[in-house]
Amino acid sequence: MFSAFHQIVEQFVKLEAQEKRILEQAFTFKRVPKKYKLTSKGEVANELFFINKGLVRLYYTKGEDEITGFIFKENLFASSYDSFLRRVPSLQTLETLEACELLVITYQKLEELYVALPKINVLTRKVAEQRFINGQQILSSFLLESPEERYRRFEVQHRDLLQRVPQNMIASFLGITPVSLSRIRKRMQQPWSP
Amino acid sequence: MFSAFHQIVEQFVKLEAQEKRILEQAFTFKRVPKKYKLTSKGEVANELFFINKGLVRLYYTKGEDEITGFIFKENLFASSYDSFLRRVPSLQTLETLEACELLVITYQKLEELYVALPKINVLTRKVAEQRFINGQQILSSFLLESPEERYRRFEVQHRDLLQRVPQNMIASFLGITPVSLSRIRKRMQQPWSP
DNA sequence: AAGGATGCTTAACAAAAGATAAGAAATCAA
DNA sequence: TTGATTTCTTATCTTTTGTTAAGCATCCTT
Repeated sequence: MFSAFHQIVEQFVKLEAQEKRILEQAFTFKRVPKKYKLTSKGEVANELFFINKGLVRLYYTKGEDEITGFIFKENLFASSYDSFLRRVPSLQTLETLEACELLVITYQKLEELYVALPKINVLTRKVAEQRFINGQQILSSFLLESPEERYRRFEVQHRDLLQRVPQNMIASFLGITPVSLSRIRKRMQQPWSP
Repeated sequence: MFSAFHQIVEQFVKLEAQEKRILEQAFTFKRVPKKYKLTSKGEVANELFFINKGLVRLYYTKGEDEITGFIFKENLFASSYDSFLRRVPSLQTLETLEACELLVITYQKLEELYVALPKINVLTRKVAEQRFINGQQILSSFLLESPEERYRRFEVQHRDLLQRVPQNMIASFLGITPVSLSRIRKRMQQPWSP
């Protein structure tokens, strides 16, 4: 149940068996169905999730529309991180796209963990750095690439998600409308000159 | 020389006078002219900068063009953070827009600091979190807002930079061309119906 | 002060994306 | 299975942005 978790954590910080136990005990295991809201817009995110199995989508709500901000897959830490860290109402919603198996830690438990196991500062620092770097890459793709190029990149980097996530969610993640993505895909199928 | 620095650091972590001295000694003071490259594309960023005075621009190079990724002002930690953290050649260039007064720490000194003063993990974790949250806000503005709306937001959030930064750099930071930004500004001056 | 570079605006045209709507296809649930 | 959603595609029209080029203004350097 914690094997993948420890494997990921190990990349960031080395822990003794004893320390691993303390870490484990701060988390709880949770199974949730598809379309389950882990964090809702307007509420303070009180939990941080490690995804053992399944997919989680982070999205913004703009009027009627849902705009996908990120898709978390297995072995990632998912959260409305801004809300979780700053203790402010979330602008984002976190919702499962598939039935999920999760390891969950509350904000309070994490604070206790910092005291009991200061090494965890290193872990969370590196997780924060990872997420920063990741966000950086996405941001730079908005600055440097066209929607079509962003979609091509998505195809190679997340081929698996193409099968598991509806296209309209991918479209909004790329900053375009579903209609526009459909056109781009068509354009790409026909690589001859006009 | 370190007064603003300590004030900022204090927001993140409380330090004893003794610890502050250790922290100070890890940094060096540096004055650099306008247009000075702090980090160049293709090189591993070896330094992290705290800006006492001046402006620093981070940009990507795409063919002939420079695309602004961020503008750092006083009291911020500036760096090609991705390169600095991962020890890989930078995709970004860090260049002053004005003559600057900086506090500089090298990667190695920082590593030593982690050992000498483990609390610094808390500091850098919080700085990483800050930058993540900041990047998150910028990214969400690309997903949720039009170029015009992004410019309006920039106007209110960084009114000071409008005076200090050329418009073409602001344009690329907003993900549009200088021509397009010029049109948007014109549109905004004339808020009557066509 | 002169000359050159840099930055800003404007115009004209091309290319792409948004909005809306309609229909086909796939998925889901009773 | 059937009926109802949801999802994807396609078409049309509008709006916006990109591209290129030209003209000014401003700033900087010599």
